[in-house]
Amino acid sequence: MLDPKWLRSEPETIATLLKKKKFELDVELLKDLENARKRLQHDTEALQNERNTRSKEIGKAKAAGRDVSEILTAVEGMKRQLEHKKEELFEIQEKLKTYSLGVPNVPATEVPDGMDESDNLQISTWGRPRDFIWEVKDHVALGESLRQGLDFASAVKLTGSRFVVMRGQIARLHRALAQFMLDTHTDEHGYTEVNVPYIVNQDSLYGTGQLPKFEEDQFQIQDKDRAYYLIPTAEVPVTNLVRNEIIEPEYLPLRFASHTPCFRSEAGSYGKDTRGMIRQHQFEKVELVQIVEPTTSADALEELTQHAEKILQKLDLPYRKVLLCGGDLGFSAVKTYDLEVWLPSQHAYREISSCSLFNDFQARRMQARWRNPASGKPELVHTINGSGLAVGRTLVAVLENHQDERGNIRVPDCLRPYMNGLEEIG
RNA sequence: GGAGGGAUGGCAGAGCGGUUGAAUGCACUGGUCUUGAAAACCAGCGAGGGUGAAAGCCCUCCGAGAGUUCGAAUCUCUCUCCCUCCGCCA
Repeated sequence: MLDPKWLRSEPETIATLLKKKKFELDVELLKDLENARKRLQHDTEALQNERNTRSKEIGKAKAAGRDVSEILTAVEGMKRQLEHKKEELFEIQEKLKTYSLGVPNVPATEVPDGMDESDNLQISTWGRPRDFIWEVKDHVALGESLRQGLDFASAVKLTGSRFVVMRGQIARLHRALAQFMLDTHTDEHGYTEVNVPYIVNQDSLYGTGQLPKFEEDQFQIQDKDRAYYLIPTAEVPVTNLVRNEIIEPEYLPLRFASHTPCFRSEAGSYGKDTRGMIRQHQFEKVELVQIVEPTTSADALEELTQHAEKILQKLDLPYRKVLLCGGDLGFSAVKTYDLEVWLPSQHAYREISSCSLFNDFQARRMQARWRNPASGKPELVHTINGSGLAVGRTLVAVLENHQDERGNIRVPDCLRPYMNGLEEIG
């Protein structure tokens, strides 16, 4: 959520800024609602003040043993009037809130203009795609050719499309990847490992911005009296750890790394990436989350992105870093770097990590604050998160990039300790 | 699943339906005292919102949500969470 004070004082400025994100801010509606709100709130509070004063008078008069019937009749009429005003005010406030919750965060100034991913700005590349002198196999061919490997058919039987069963050394490689990522971030990058619920309530999803706008992307648990959801990313439970908290400055920055499954309905992506495990309803991810003081957040995004890059480098996977353009930027984000890994079978870079800065947008929704020593007051923190990395897609990248002519897979050095020293899968 | 008990400020813990946003203690901050510290004493010390240049003023909040009332931390209802005992279970 944007700062309501800012939204009400400079709606035109914000409207201009949001054009970069292809969002049309309804300035007129906002102004009308705001005017009504101001008037109603003033009236309501004045009325409440008067009622409070009168009620206290009654108390005093009774204590003094005086007759109160006269004041009583005077105050009685106010009750109905107050109720009416309150209702009106509540209605307007709900409208304002509903609208505000649907307004995206404003992009950073350095975010490039553009409509979609084709307008994203390449920042850097790392590594060089191998020159394959034979016809490369994609991860599906590689995984299915193994006696114990990727098994999509079984997953369809068990559940449906967009799921996978992994067996044998592939399952182990997948586990190794997650372990390796988690160990690197905790041992080398200073993150604290957290293990969190994979099911969250609505408040948590409102806090990080998935609700109310992206309800259809979530898996909701069927339960007659509980509105629970499967997490679409660890960002939700991990970031919400600080919801409704006031954090003392000595605890900042908070750095969390969490390995969880992620569940996404993928509504609206029919026919997209239907082959293989690029786009699944369930996948695993190691997520990095930082809760920081506002002045340090821009640097923290750079650092966090480098932490994610480190994983790709250790795995010897060629990738590039892009800065998302306004049109491709997510609802809550101010700025996002995507890391895209090279997939030889597609002869293209594909997203494997997304690292975003939210400034106080999520913090405001969550009421996540820190005590600023300069003011002594609670102020909103800034939040940052990024994949470090998506485990399923990393598996795909390892299989495809480290294959040999016979369809065997070289195990990257950094994973061997997790694989009992195994050098090759095949 | 069954039977009880509870939820108040950073923590502990009072609170008759009427100047209670809330006693008291601890913690914390500032001051006095002291060579310095401790102790003692004095003072301050919750959050959200509105308005205002600011000081200030006003509204709301005692787990959440409804209700009764001129007036609710205090009364009623619903829900959530926590604790104890029994049962079941990884």
